[in-house]
Amino acid sequence: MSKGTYYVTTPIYYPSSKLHIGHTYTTVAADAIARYKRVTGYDVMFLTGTDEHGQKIQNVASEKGLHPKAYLDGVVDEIKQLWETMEISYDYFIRTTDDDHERRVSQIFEILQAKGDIYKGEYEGLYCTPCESFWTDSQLKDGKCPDCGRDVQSTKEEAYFFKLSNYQDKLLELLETNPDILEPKSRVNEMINNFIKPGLEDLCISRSTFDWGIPVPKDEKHVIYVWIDALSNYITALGYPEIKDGAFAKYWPADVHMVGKEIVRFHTIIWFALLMALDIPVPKKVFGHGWILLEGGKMSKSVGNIVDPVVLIERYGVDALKYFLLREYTFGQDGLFTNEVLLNRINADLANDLGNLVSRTISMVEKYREGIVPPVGEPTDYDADLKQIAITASLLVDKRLDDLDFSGALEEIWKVVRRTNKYIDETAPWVLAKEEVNASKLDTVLYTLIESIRIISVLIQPFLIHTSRKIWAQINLDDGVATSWDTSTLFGVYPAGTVVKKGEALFPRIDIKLELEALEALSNQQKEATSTRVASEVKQSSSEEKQTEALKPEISIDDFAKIDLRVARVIDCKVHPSADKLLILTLKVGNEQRQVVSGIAKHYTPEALIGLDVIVVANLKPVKLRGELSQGMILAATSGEQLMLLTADIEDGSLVS
RNA sequence: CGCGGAGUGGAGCAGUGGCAGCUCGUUGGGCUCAUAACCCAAAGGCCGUAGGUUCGAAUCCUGCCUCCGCAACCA
Repeated sequence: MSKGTYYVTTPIYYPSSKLHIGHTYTTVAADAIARYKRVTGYDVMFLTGTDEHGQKIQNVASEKGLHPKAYLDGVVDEIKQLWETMEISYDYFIRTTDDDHERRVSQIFEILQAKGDIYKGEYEGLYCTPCESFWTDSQLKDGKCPDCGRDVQSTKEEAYFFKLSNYQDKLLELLETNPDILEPKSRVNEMINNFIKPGLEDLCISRSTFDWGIPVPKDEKHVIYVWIDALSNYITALGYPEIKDGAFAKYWPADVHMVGKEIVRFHTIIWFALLMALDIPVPKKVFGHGWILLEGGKMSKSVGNIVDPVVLIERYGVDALKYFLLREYTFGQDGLFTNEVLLNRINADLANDLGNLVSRTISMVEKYREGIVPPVGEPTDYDADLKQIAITASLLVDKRLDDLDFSGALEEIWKVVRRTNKYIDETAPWVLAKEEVNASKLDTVLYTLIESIRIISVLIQPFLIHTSRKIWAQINLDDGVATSWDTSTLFGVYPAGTVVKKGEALFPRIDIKLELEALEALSNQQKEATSTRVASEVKQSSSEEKQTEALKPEISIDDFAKIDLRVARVIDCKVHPSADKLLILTLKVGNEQRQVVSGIAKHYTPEALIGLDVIVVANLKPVKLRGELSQGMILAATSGEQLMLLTADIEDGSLVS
């Protein structure tokens, strides 16, 4: 008696380094909705996996002296282990190196080719031969390869392109007529105004500079690049295009692709266009959730401020982490992560409200009724209100989850938790226990409490399955009839006469002060162990040593002699009319004047510069920066956010060596 | 005029037309079943700003200010 199907996906993660809490966030959310749909009677397909091709994987593996596949097998095991620890209930884990996937991707490529949506053209870019990498202008560092610092060459290579531009109008129409397809809504505007309306360019979908990928059919010196390889996992996992009448027919189109906001663009524009080209329906919804931010910046692999989910689980348990992630943040928006926020949330909601409620209730049943839950007796003045709130909660949860409002759903459940705590104070069972005449009322109170806890345990099972089971063990319920979702709207399901037994605290209360200190110590240890560079804007850390930048490759005196350094006097300076980081300086170098553009607007005002004698690289090839000519470069020392120009109190035009 | 997001009590946030709400924190009180937990009460906000629409605006419209992403950009 299924209500229908429900297909939910996470992105497939790129295992070039450890997963961080952001990946966990997406996956936990997807798991919650999958579990919820299952308990409410849907036939659910929940897909996650890994995106395993590409240059970077090849590099990381070879650094470790491993074949990519050998490296990947290890990392994927770790990821699966993490999901198992977190009780992530995925139905299928796809790897883009799976034979099935690789074969199906080739087939998809051929379908698109046959339809005329793929053509062979030339890809133009800046190429670094030793690194075998293409870079765009903006990726270059000082005009050199950002990885190795060597020269790059402008190179053309043969490549395959997807006619993305053909789908511009259809995409625009789709988003304008079905704004619900992408949430939060603000993203719809962003996609339309930022990307679609300015015009879509055809997409390069192959590479020939590395070979760790799926070969292009009948042209094996090219491999299929990430777009088709990775995005199509959502349908190859269902058998497409080989088996169209099986899982694919059953589950596609997906009900929701859960993605981080940074990849919304790929999932709406590129993915939708590919699906249109294949003549299959687009998913019903893409939800771009916000980021969990750390103080001072976004969470990313490159910044080095990864919060390790494994550590958090070890210390506080899986359910505490899951609860925190889902409850603390509004799903579509960014939120701030700090240890203190985490610990407060765990203590307040889990230890104090829920854990303590279960603990105090079972204690009373043991103390007053030898552990046997009595049948309902004489009513009290407070039963009706609690009952009403408890049995209607699931409706409110349903409503919130329809909008993927996890935080709101948990809040509805916690209203029941708090109401139940209040009921204890109202009825004061310890007073009733003193007078034998109140025995019947006390029975009612105890039963009502246990039954409310049962309902709560049923409601939290999509989110905190572990805690549900722990509660069921303590109130002695077999996972079955009295724990099904439907019974959350019924009061009186719990069988009277059952013996309950107090167990360990569900969530031990954390001493926040001590724990914060412990976490800080731990984080310092990790920093030292990995010798990551210290975040640049550390203010208070005179004691903390900063990591010095690594030295560049050695050069000869002849190399150095090629650089013509001169003292120059700043005789005029103004802000760049169309760039907020740039200043335009007019310099006097001996009897010559020249204009130099410099990216120091954040550190110096134009007035402060006029009259200074700075050092300029005088024989640097002139370029235009945002429309202004720059004939040289002035020298400055930087440390983190600090920047100071080098000056010399000597006549302009003087040679520096 | 590049695109987008945000500005709500001490902190973090919810709230898209109808008396301004939640959690934490603070202050006072209650209770002793419980994980020093729980319950009650109070203080604390001209909802960034100026105008407009409306019977009615935190919510819709316009201008402005501030902050943050993305893009651009640091020769």
